[in-house]
Amino acid sequence: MLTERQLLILKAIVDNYITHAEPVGSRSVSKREDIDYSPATIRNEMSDLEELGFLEKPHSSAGRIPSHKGYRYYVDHLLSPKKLSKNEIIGIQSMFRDRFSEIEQVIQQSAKILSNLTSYTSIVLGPEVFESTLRQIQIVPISSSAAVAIIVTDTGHVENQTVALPENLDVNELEKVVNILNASLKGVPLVKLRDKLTTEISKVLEKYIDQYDEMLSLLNKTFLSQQNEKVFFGGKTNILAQPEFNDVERVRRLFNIFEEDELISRLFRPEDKGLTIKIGQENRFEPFDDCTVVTATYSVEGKNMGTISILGPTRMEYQRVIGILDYLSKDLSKLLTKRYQQ
Amino acid sequence: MLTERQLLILKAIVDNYITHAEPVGSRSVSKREDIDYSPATIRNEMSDLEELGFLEKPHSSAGRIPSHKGYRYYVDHLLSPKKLSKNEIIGIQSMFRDRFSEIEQVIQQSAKILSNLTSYTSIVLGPEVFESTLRQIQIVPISSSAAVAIIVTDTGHVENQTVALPENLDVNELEKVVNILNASLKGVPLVKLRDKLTTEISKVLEKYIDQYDEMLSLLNKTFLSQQNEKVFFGGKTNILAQPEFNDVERVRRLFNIFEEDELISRLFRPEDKGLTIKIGQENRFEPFDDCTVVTATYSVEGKNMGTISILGPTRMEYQRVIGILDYLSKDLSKLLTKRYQQ
DNA sequence: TGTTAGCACTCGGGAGTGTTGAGTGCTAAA
DNA sequence: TTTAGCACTCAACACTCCCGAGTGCTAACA
Repeated sequence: MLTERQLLILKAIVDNYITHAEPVGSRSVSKREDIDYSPATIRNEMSDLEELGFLEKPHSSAGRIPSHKGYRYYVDHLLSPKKLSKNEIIGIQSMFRDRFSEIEQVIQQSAKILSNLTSYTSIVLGPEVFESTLRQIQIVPISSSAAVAIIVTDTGHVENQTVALPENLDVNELEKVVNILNASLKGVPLVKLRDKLTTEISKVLEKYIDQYDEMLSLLNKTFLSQQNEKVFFGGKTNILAQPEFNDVERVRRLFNIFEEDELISRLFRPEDKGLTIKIGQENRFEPFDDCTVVTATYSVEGKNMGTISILGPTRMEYQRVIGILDYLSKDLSKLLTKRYQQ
Repeated sequence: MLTERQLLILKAIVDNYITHAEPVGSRSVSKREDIDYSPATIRNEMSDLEELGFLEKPHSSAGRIPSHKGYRYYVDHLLSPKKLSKNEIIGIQSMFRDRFSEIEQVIQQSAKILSNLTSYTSIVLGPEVFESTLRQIQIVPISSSAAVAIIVTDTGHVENQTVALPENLDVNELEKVVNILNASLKGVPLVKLRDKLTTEISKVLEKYIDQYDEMLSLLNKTFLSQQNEKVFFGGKTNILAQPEFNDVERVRRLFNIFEEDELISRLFRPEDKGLTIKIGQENRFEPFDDCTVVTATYSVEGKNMGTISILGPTRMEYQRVIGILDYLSKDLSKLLTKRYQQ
């Protein structure tokens, strides 16, 4: 168990390193107002803190920097929640001004606000597709042999895919198919569409539709669509301003990761609701070994909708980030609840 | 007018600099097989070429590098078109294997192929929206107060937008509106939708529809959608491998530009058909002052559809890039023509 | 016994210096 | 006209030196 004074010093060092990004020496700690021990005393404590694994030395004659364990302790025990400033609240509120912009736009906007306020990179995952259900399906021919299949979900999300039409298709037949689908699939979760198609629907179609085989393969194609939740970024390049990323090779690796939506949505999907903080190796993903990911979920009526996250260096302004993320996720939940319930 | 020998030397220097990214000295030029003059002779010619503005010296005791004028001359006069290698052709063909994937997927795929083959960054602009016309419009309610408006174009492109519904809306009314729209707007270019709405349609609606005002504002909202052509990237991070981009601040600026679709689509829209090469300041965009942009257009039946471009350093493998871009744009045109005509 | 002053020690980083080698430009000879 | 020869230039690199920020240890002090 750490002593009062050790806590004080640990907090001072982490605070200082977070703002200045440079190893913290005993002298600068002893100069702080809330601390009046001599540098020598501080040094002794620092040495102990290092032994306990909370601090590290980049090299023998430098100051100390927090270890991952140090950050973890700082986050878990030393952080007093901080109210948002007026500006921050105003910034967030402005997002809700345009009341009826598209839901995806709202989410995209959240990502932007988040990155602006924190000056890190934000990642927002849209509503998880596998939770949403079919509202309507539509097949619009665009030529004699191709059509666009459109799926609208209950969350207002639209997916579309170009599919080949069977030759000599009767347009009325197509209409019949669409009607059958809409009658029997409304409210079915997207992930179950293919099941339903092969079990129930195919029988009905067989009965009423001429070009049964072709139709079935067409529909199979339609329901195959990716079904990934959407990934929105805010301030992709913000993180480059951090001295930790002053190396093009690192930037390259990071941005390669950014390109892979699937990887991103796996990495940033949280295990549970609420706010989680993953520091360094806790991410279990080597390229993020000295990054911190803070994730919050947003939800509608207790149903998890998606997540909003911040990606930054382990040397992150935890207090601000947590405050903002917490506030924003709740506000977003409120806003979406309003939307969906109406 | 340059002498035979000067041409030979200029070409040698540009070739060499393109592959090695280092200033070229007289000795290394004289060692080439196709050149047998002594370094001293070469030096004299190089000095002349510098005076003429085709070459530059980074500093007094370094070799020469091509100036923008040098590249321009090289591209215009010294480049022999080169056939694609088998691998390259196979790579491109593989793109067409999945015959009925979405058209946007094909275009996205082109971008990827392009960047893979060239190891630069590729930018592909989708079909220009203002050329496409309305195929069908659909308004799907997702709650009592919100709906998704969906517009399908003749090119198979789908746009959607969430809109607010008037209170106490009669669903039948909505259906009537949609029917009217579909009957009278099919084939109208997207850019003219709003015009048509205020001129012709509004009168019809006024006659048949109860909640006229609310409906009109709803439709206005629907037709307001961005109408930008889509921007696809391939190998965004490829360009970071170029030594020219070994500076995080530069990378930051570049990627900030990448984020702005509108800027990108303005920058990469060509003035005319065919292949254009913009070297350095010819781009008239300061951040691209030492980049080259090679752009080709693809089209269907002579109608310009979009563009495919390569962004790389001025020190670019022009020959390869031109060959690939030329081939790919033609193949893409062919493919799309097939699609649209069916 | 906890705290602090004093001091020797460490080490990264910046400034200064010398050397190397690739390259140039000029001159004079072939 | 071409080329060999030579003096000159300059970036890059290695080397040294020194400074200063910081540490750890010890001994003295409250």
